[in-house]
Formats: sequence, C-alpha cells, structure tokens
Amino acid sequence: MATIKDVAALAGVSVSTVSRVINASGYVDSKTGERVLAAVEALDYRPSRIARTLVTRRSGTIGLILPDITNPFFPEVARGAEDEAYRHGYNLILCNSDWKLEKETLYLGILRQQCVEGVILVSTKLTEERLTEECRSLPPLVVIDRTITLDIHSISSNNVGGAALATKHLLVQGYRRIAHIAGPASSISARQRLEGYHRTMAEAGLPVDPALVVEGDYRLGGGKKAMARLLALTEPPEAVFCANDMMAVGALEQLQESDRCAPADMAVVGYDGIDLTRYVHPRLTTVIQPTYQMGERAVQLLLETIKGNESFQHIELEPRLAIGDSSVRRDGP
Amino acid sequence: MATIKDVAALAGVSVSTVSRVINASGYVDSKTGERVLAAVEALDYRPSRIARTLVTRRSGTIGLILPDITNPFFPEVARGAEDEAYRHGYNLILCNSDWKLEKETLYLGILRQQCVEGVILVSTKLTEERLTEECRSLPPLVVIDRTITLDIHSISSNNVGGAALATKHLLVQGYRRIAHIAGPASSISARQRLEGYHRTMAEAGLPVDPALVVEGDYRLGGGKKAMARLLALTEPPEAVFCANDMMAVGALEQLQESDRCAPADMAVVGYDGIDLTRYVHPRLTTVIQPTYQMGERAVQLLLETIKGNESFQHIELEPRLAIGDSSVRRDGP
DNA sequence: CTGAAAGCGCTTACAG
DNA sequence: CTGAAAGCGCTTACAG
Repeated sequence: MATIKDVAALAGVSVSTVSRVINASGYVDSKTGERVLAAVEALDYRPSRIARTLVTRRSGTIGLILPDITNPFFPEVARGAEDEAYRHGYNLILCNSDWKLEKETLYLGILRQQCVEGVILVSTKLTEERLTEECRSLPPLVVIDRTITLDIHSISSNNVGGAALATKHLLVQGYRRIAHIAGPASSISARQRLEGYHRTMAEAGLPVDPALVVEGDYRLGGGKKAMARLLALTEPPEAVFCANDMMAVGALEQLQESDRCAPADMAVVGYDGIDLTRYVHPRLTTVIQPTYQMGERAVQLLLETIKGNESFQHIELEPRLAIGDSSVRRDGP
Repeated sequence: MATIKDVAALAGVSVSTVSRVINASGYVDSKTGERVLAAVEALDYRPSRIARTLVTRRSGTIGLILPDITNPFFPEVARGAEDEAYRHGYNLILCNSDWKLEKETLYLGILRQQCVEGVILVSTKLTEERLTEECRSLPPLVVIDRTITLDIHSISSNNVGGAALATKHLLVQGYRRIAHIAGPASSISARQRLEGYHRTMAEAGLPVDPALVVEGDYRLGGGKKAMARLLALTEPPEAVFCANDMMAVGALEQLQESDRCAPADMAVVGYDGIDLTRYVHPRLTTVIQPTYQMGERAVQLLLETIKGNESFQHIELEPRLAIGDSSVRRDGP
C-alpha cells in the first residue's frame, strides 16, 4: 500500500502539499496539483482513514445497535440508515444486541473505542438516566423506536395514532364489538397501541368489555393463544386489532384451525407492515410503520449534529393503514 | 476522553508500562500493574482502537458486502457473521451493493481505506479475474454463495445436491411428471439447481418434457406466471419444484387463483427456507439453506487467514429438506 | 504557493 | 522490570 510519503516523493513535493491537493484545502498551484494527482493515480494511492481519523477525530463511521437483524422489522431500518450513510460517505457498523442490556452497553463501549462519529440505538433497553449519562462520554446518539423525554435525539412512530387508524378502520367497516390482542405490557409500543385502541373506542362512545383485551407476546404463538381465548368467550368479538403482524398471523391460523375464517367470521387487523402480511391468506390489513425512513432520518439527525446543530429533536413519524382482505366487510356495513 | 498519557501520569509510570499492562505483554511488576489498573479504572480509560490500528494494522473490523439486507436471504448470513465476529472481538461494517458491480467495487475500496482486516463478499458480481486482482491489494477475502475456482476462499451451499433432494422427495411421493420453475439463467445458483433437477430425473430414468421447464425471475410474480404457463399445458405436471421460495409462493397463489390447490392438484416444493414458507398455506416443503452457518463460517475462515493460515478453502455446506404440506401425497404413492 | 515540524494515541524494539 | 525514542500515516498551524 502506497502512503502519502510515496506520493510526495514521486511528485517531488512535500507531504503537506499532497495532503492539500487530496483534501482540496488551501492554495496549491495547478501544475503542482496535476503532478500530485498523477502520482496518486500511478501508485493507486488511497489515503488511510485510520491515520486521518487519528488526527481529525472523524472516522466516517456510525454505529447501529439493533436487537436482531433477523427480526423482520429491522432490516428495513438498517437499510434506510445505510443508504443515507452511503450518500454522505459514511459507513455503518452493525451490532446485534439481542434485546440485552449488557450487549448494548458492551457495544456502546466498543463503538466509542472504535471512534464512531455517532450511534443509533434501536429499541434500547437502557434507562433514560443511563442514556443521558452515556451521552456525556459518547458521540452523538439517536434513539429509534423509543420515546425519550430528555435531551437525546429520538425517532419514533406514532403508535397511539397508528392504533387509532386500525381501530377506526374496523369501526368504519361497521364492527362494534372489537377486541384487542395487545403486546407485552413491558413494551412501550404495546402500551401505546393499547391506548390508541382504548381512546378510539371511547371516542366512538363504545364501552370496552375487559374480556376483549388479551395480552400476547408479540409472537405468532401468543397471537394464536389469544385468539383461542377470544373464540372461547360466550360472546366472541366481531373483529380484532392485533398489536403486531406476527400475532395477527397467529390469530389467522387459529381462526382457520377452528374452522372459521377472516373476515367472514371475524375481521383481523395487524400492525407493522412486514412483508409476510402480503403473502398470507387472506391478505392482512395492517398499519405500516415507516421503518426505512426511521433509519434514514436517524442518520440525517446524526449528521446534522456532527455538523454542529445543537438542538435536540424528537421526530415522530406517521404510520399508514394498508387495507387487505382480512378486515373488509363483504356484506357491507 | 482519557488517553494513555493521562493513565501513565496518574499511575506515575511511563506510557510503555501502561501499554504493557493493558495488553498483558512483557514483564511488569504486580504492584506497578495494580497501580496502572487503578488509574485505568479511575479515569474510565478506553484505549483508542484507531491509534492502535495505525501501528498494529489490526482494526478489529471486517467488511460485509451483500446485495440487500432487506432481502430475506441475507439477514441470516449477516447475523451468523456478526455473532462469530462478536465472539472474537471483531466488528462488522455492513454494505449493501444492490447487486451492482460499481457499488461492490466502491465499497471494496472504502473498506480497504478503512483498514478492515478482511472482507466477506456475498453473491458478488465481480469476475474471477477482477477478484484475484483485488486480492493482491486487499485484506483476506471470502466469497459467499458463488463458486470460485481460483485462489479465493469460498463458501457455498450444494445447489445441485439440494435440487436433487427436492426432486427425489417428489419422486418418492410417487410423482412422475415433475416440472421445474427455474431461476434466471444468468444466476449460477439457478443453473445449478436446474442441473440437480435434470440429473435426478435422468437417474430415475424419467425423460423431461422440455415444456415442463419454465424460467422465472426468482420473484413472486415470475413464479405466478410460470405456474400459469404450466397450468395451460394440455398435460400439466403433477408436481413442480421451484428454484426458490418466492417463486413457489407465487406458484401457490396462481394455483389458488385457478381454483386448484396444493398438493391435491399439484405438489409444490420451494428452495431457500425463508421464514415465509412456514406461514403460507399449505405450509411449503422447501430446501433449507444453511445461511446462518455461511456467515459464521465466512468469519471463521477470515480469522484463520488473519492468523496466518495460507491454504485456500472452498467450503460447500449441505442444505436440508424440510417437508411441509405442499408436497405430501395424501392418497399415498 | 510550499515545506518543516509538531502532534493525533498508541505499540514496539532497544537500552538500561 | 521499566522508560526513552521512534514510528504508524495522516493533518494542521506556522513560517517563509
């Protein structure tokens, strides 16, 4: 590998001059510039980012800590982030935290050593206190999918509003006895979606039978079990809004296994907008989260902060409803 | 951020000594060691990987270039690679090439500047010549999902064997008129799976009607169209082996839209083993590729090479058949 | 417009 | 067992 010294020697100038031309900084005679460029070309010289980082403190890398790239929700976030990073000459270091606090903390430390210019934390388990503490010794931080009140950038999607979208859709279809398969109460997004459901029902003047709200685990099995419980009720619901797609798919499976089908026997709506919803039968009505944009905006925020913007932002993106076949009343409202 | 100098000053020793204790290299008095460790603790000192890399040339990072993390095939590979990297204290830089030669080349250059210790290239479009050329100026390279004959590490899965697995399964079920929805001829894996199909049919002494081999595009739409063509034949097949799962799902959709169903009217088998196959109805029989292991082994190979192993390896992993409901003959063979 | 020098934060022989 | 010095490959004031 050629170094800046080799280029300088070949071009017959000092390393300072080479540095100036490759960075287009300071004055340099056009003739000299050409000679340097020729030498760069001849030696296939590529400046070492490592050396550059050591002096400038700018590594051109961003850390992305997410729970599990294998979970259908996260590749989109990663892709949005990587695309935006790419456009600005940045690279992404990918870290899977497995929803574990220790792995998050560990990676945060490693990324700091790695001299990343910013970190994106998706669905973090860290408390706000720890986060603010980390922020002192850390490069800029953006938290995705977690509402943060303190002085940390955050990007989230409107879960209350999204749940309202789903619930209203069912109301518009003419359903009144609407159940909710909720996510685990430990999850903030699950609580928010539950709230959106309750709020919308209340606004419509409809009381919610407590038996119609069943807690699931955000996984297929949980959705299945929850649906079984709903079907076992003396008066089962006409429709169910599930807090995520995996549970909705589980609910559909349970319906089928009980020889019923959606939407004829019960309307089903999911949440997230993962690919699977398009391939399942009946095609699932769902609330699509702007996952790609979340990753994209996170990098944008980081870049602005690196460039000196001081103000903390809390961006809330809007999900949108995608109507499939699983919730549409065929006989009309 | 505290530096090694700060630690040295606080502990009252030289930076050389600090370096020795944090790297556990060379002799150091236990008392001195303790003092240094105490200083490290007190200052929350974390050695800069950047500075260390500059002198040791070991950055602790590996580059992963794959076509698109959003494509269901790749997150598993990435996860396998990241897990193995994590175990050895390495980090992964994620790059999406969008199946484009230019992006691959560009990233290869950037990763070199970033001083990664190795690069994993998934489904590369680069020619073998270009690849060997790159290898001269580059850190160790491992190519995944692409058979390479030259002196480059490669990890692939046995596509011919996997296709044979699928085809034999259909034969065992008693089907004789077996069609193949192939992937695009430009894809090596598609050609290999086609070969596995042909070879198995020949071994069984069954001639293949050319009309039964239809080329698709590895996407849902292509599978749908191909199935439509098969259904339009005067003598449609009894079973079809699809070169990937997305096309198989498309084929299932077309069957359903034509008021037929699998496996009663036609048996369907896919390839890849993406999650979707488990949620589709009927549950799809498919050939599961060892994607996680491919990523894992790739990092292992890289690490061995970094440690000095000179011999080039071509690892071929074996896929396995997962029998679902889409291909099982209910009335018995 | 150009070059010499210092320095970024480490590691690594080399003396002692 | 410990420290002074050189050096990794750059950038950045500072002279000239």
